[in-house]
Amino acid sequence: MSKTNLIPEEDVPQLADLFSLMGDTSRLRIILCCLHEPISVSDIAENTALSQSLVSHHLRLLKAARMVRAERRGKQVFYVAADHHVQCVIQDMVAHISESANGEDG
Amino acid sequence: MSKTNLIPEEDVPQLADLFSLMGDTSRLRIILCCLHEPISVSDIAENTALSQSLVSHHLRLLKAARMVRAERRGKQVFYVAADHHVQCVIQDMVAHISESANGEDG
DNA sequence: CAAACATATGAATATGTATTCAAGTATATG
DNA sequence: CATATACTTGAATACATATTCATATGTTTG
Repeated sequence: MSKTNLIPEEDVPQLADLFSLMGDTSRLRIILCCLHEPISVSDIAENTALSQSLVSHHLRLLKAARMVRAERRGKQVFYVAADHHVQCVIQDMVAHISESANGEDG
Repeated sequence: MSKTNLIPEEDVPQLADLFSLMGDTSRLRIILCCLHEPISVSDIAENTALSQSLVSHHLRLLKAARMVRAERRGKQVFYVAADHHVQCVIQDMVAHISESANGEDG
């Protein structure tokens, strides 16, 4: 009965919420846009080819989950990833994709 | 026009799919069950308090996405996480939660 | 204050998907 | 081959949520 699982049960819902937020292509693209440096809503919309309204809706969710931070500069609002763990999560998952792409044998 | 984003656009849908799979509490619990060592479907069902049918449905998705591997042992089928990157992803996200919990100032 | 720009929000809709239930497949055993 | 166990699968349903459109809020400037 080894309890190798280090994740407390109580954290599971919040964890799932965060993954769920990253599990939408539009939102993931938005996250990628503001992963390394602050970027305005309109620039995100342009880069992702999503409507400004939709980007704003998604940013609200990401901000509520503390995945991004907002900072107003004049008329614009700039968003940036809250911390580097978000980058790590994404890079780990990319590594997983590479590995599963290589290691397939069935 | 800095392209600090290292993730190729073509990988985004697959990335999102994987995160989406982890973004469901039932499925995340199932993943946690088989994160470190193989475990049978019925044991997963018992540990998670989910129906065997539901566990099986979820495992099918996880297997199709290569997040877990299946191995039959007699009448039972054991599932285990496909590689250690899945563990890393989860641990990074837990770190993010801790950090955002500490760093809040608003 | 009015006008222009940037962003946010609410309601409506369309689509996806988690869950359940019933039935099917696979494996061991007598 | 019949039975029991373990798992899988399909269809139905209930629920969530991504997207759009219209409108509102906030900000700078004249």
